[in-house]
Amino acid sequence: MTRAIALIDVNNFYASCERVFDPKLEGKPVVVLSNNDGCVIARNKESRELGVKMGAPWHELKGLARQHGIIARSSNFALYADMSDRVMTIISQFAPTQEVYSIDESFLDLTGMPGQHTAIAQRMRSRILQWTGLPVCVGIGPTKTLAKLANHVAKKRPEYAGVCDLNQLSSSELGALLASIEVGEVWGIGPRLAPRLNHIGIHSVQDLRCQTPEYIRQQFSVVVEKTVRELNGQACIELELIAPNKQQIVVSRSFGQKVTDLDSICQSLSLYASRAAEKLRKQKSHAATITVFMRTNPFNDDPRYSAHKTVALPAPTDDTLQLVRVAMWAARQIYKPGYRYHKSGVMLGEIMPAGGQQTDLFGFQDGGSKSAKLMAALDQVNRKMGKHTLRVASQGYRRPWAMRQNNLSAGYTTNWPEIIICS
DNA sequence: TCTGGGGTCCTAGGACCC
DNA sequence: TCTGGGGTCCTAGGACCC
Repeated sequence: MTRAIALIDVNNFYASCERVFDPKLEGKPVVVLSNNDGCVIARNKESRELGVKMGAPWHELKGLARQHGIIARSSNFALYADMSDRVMTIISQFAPTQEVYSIDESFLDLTGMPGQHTAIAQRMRSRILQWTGLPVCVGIGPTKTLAKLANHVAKKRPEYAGVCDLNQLSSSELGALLASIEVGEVWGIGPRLAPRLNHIGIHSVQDLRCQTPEYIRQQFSVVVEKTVRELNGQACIELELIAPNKQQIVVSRSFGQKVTDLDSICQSLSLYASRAAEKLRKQKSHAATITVFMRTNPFNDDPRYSAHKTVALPAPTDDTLQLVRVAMWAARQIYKPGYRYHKSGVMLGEIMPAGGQQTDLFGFQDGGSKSAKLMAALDQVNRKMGKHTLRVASQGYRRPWAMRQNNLSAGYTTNWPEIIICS
């Protein structure tokens, strides 16, 4: 039996979330900005039509924005994550085998599900729209790569009414459709590979699909070879039903204003190390290394400086206090006065499951059970009372370096005082 | 003045070993 | 004349994704 993998993707996810809670945005051009309100990370249809590009710096768009009344929102990731959970839960009701691929995309295995797949997909669309207010498109194909491509078609071509099932097409119809799509649209073919493919005469998806896997492997890599096989219906990328644990955890931000003093950098790193430790505990892991970095702005004419330091921890840990202490020690090693710093960050590496690993030779219990209890209490309080209720003092209180979010929407679903109550 | 943040996989090349 | 060869591990960098 032909496999039927569906890819469900929310249209303009961040911008759509903003619109759900603020109907005034309906029909107006809307963009969502990155941290520090730096650049555009999401646009709705109206702003796309005005020529706003993904990743465009916001300050360069001020004129266009004034002229056309573009509405900008700071990114509100707590809101988007909550809306994502709701969408994913609804999708999971339609088939037992689901992979949550990203914050706004999910694969679902429809193979063998009774009924017409396009009809199932349409029911899914209307239920998600009715229950969350978010529009989605659905692509269906025998492999993940083809499902992604089908989703692209469903989004771009109105005649498909939001659902494209490649399994319903005859071989010649499929060939004609794929011949009309540029090769760069394929999942896994990015801005570097596309020109190289064009250079050897491969322009459309169909052109790539007709190559032999061996030739493509020899010219490129196994990754592109797998893409060719997937385009031919041979599954090389399996559904991942359980999200694997992260092998690396990064927390980094640009500062809201230029920072020159070590104290501010240490405060920021204390906060980031705390966040990283939380993420680590959430997946029940310990890290054996921590890397700290700081750098100046590479885009302006400021004197440049960029440094990082990796420290091997005496024993793998998930303890906030210990990670913060090491991060701040490392920061003091690499900090140089006289620079205007732009960004700092913390990375945790050599991540392994908690429990079972060796403790350091001299640490014996290394305060292990005491630390575990303290961290559990910390997480519990913050879960119940709000994110930053309990935190280490070295994060500072005033935080002039913190990111700018001048157009932040409310925590409509995640913050009690801001929750909307229908009467 | 103003240009995000967080991930994965693969490959090539060097070090080192026998 | 002729100066081994193969395996493993690690790291940096490149490519991609959202």
